[in-house]
Amino acid sequence: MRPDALAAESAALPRLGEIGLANFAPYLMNRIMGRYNEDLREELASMGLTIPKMRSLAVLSVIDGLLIRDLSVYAVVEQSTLSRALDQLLADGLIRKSPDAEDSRATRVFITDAGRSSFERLWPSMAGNYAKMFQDIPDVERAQFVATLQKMLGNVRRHDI
Amino acid sequence: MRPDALAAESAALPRLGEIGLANFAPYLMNRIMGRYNEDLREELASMGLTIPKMRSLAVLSVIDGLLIRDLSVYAVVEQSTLSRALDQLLADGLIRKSPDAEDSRATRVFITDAGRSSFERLWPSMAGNYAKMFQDIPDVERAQFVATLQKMLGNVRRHDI
DNA sequence: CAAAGATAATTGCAAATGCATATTATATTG
DNA sequence: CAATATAATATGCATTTGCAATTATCTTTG
Repeated sequence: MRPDALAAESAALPRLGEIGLANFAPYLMNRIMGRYNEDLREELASMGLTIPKMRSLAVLSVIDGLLIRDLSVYAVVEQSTLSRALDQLLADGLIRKSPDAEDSRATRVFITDAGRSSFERLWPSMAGNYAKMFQDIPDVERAQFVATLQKMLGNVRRHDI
Repeated sequence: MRPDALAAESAALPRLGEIGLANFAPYLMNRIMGRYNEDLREELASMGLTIPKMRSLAVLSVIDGLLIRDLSVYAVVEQSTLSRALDQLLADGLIRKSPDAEDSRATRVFITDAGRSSFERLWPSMAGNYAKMFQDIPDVERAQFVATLQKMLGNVRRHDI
């Protein structure tokens, strides 16, 4: 046996099979969010929206006037994908763009009234999925869960956003 | 004001802005998993893998010989996308397929030795991201977090898998 | 303060995705 | 038990995605 193989062995990294899929948090989170997003997609399609477009509206409904680069972080949508999603939202009159006063390379994005009402029509369905997800989970447990998520985001994020 | 408008108002559905992005669990989960998957993608690309291919290998490394339909649920990959991901894994010798004995429409998928060692080469990187994600989060809190995730999966899943 | 390096956003292009449908086989039912 | 419905997988095709390159602007540095 080669020395480095021995080293690797003694590092004792548990295998996925040992942890078990059902105990591996990233797996569970992907499963849950996969279902959540899929359930949403059906509703979105009927409104001419996609996940990137919905996420943009959702974020802007809370924090309006973001720079595109920051929106990309908040909405978890890759820059070029977002650029095209915004083109469509603009064409549909759901957002407007405005050059940044400080930096003429940058663009700020604002949600329009039509954009807000579009998101408001969608929200009950999103809230419904959210409620279903946390069905029978007590408030204290939810709060603890969210607190852990916030720590996790702090651990993985690259931007200070 | 129309009666149904009044009804909707009295339902008192909190808005996303009231909950706040930073307290909205689906948002946080998408942010965290978006980063996790993106971090992984770089590593995957260098090994000629994609997320669907990696997920297939990950699941098969734990539960071998699944039917394609079940693998699709476990791996959270849409059926036609999975079909093509498996084509590639097969071409690369990382899995093999075998017709099901009971049902001649169905196919079972098995991971090969090459597939296992491919996943094993990837695992340290996945485990590293996992560790980083839970950095400074005590074991009890992790365990509680996973327990909540398991309840949530029970709430949202459509299959009994 | 000019040159080189970084950054914001868009766009070309090849690859990936997912819906709808095709194909083959099994289950159900009148 | 023929006819019909349902199920498992694959594939055609239009759309979406994301990397890389581009354009325009800002920042840093010798």
